[in-house]
Amino acid sequence: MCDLKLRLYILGRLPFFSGLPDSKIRDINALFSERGYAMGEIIYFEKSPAKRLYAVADGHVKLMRHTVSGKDVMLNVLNQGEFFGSLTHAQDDNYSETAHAHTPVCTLSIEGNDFRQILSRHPPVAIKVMDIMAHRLREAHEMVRLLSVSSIEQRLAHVLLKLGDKLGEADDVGLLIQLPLGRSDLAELTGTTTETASRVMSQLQKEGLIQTGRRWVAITNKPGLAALTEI
Amino acid sequence: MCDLKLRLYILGRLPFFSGLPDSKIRDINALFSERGYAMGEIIYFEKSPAKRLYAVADGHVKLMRHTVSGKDVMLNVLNQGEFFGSLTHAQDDNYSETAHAHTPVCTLSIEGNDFRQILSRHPPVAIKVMDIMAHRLREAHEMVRLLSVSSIEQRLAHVLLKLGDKLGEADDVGLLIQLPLGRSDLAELTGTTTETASRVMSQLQKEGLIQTGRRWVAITNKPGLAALTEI
DNA sequence: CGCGATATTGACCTGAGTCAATATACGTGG
DNA sequence: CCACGTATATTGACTCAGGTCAATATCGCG
Repeated sequence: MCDLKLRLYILGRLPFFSGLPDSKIRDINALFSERGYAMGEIIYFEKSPAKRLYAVADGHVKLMRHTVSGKDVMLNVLNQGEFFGSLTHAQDDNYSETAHAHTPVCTLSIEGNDFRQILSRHPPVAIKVMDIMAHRLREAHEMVRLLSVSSIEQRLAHVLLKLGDKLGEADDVGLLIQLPLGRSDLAELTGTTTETASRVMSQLQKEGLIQTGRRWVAITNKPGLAALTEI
Repeated sequence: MCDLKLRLYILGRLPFFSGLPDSKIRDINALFSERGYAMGEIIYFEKSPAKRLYAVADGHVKLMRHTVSGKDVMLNVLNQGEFFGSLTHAQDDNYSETAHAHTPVCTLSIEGNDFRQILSRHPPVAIKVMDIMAHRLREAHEMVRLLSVSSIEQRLAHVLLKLGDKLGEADDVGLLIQLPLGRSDLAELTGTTTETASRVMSQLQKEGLIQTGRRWVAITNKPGLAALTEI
């Protein structure tokens, strides 16, 4: 599924390895193994023992938390080049979320202990990892604030803008989000129901801020959407 | 406010320095400067340039996010020995939250660059920091899930249990949370209003799960509270 | 003891959840 | 290439948790 060229490309672009010499990356490459997943397949389950660190070589991975009542929450959608899974490997740790192949996915993954060794040997790598975690922590805190104080319309606007920045490509209809994104996905991302997500999306479309259809969304008025998020 | 003995004690117990030899900690100590804050004083503002890493030497610090509408969100309450502020110091970064002295507070703080140097020289320290960040990220994700799917009663139960674990001391009335905690604090922690927080707290008290009064809370039936959080 | 900050309580209102019926896009196979 | 069937999306009517506004009660400090 991924050939050697893609592997080296992906690994070299992983934010924490960027800056390492090619030869090092080749060494590190040997520690990674690759695997493909069909759409909808589960990469790992919440609460199973956290053993590996993954990188998305191709496709999109969503990180979910489940509840017994069946209302799932999507914490993040990851794009090519992003990583997930066990960064920390404090032995007996378990994954705190479920990783789901949202599209067909190819991953590269490394044993937690091996990754720790890399960290010990390359302090700049460790610092990069910290920076990324700090960034993710900020995003999570931002989401906490949003969920605490804003309306669903505001949350949706925020999520769409984030996704637009991350996965948007200019298109004749607007900034098209390159990810199949249904109403239920939007609901899981904003802590609401598919019905409410649908209503609000229709509203946003009526206001000319977005264009949307079956499992796709495009942003047509970014400043307008951004204005909604000002709480 | 903090004498040398306390400083060394606090620094030595900071999770990321634990394990370093005493002599090293003395060196590191020289890089830290101390400062006291009156109750309610602000340690740093959200969006101001993030220059320093802080540790709580004494008192309690709350990390807040503000909104223009005035509805604030409390992201965390920090106890003696916990750290906050700029871990990452990617130069032009700004603080993503406001740090508030919830009680009289004494902090030890270090210049971001100096901390980075320590990280580079001591890989195990960097790995410890990563572990802590991973833990905080989990907590934030857990809060996202709670805010997305649970009732206010469930969120309150969860927050109280967390605080009980972190700051609880056995007492004749129950597990007393060692932190002045008013209804508005609880509201900011759970994304609701003081009125609703008040109603739910009364309810929990009526059910015999907690005891509460003016700015204090004790848990009297921990399993009972825990049962509420199962979503 | 009296005052101000904190907490409670009530009445009312609204955003969003729920349940249910209907409409529409898209992939598939004939 | 079209028609069908299914997954997805929309829309409506109703309900309710929790927000809002406002009045009252209470704690604990000076």
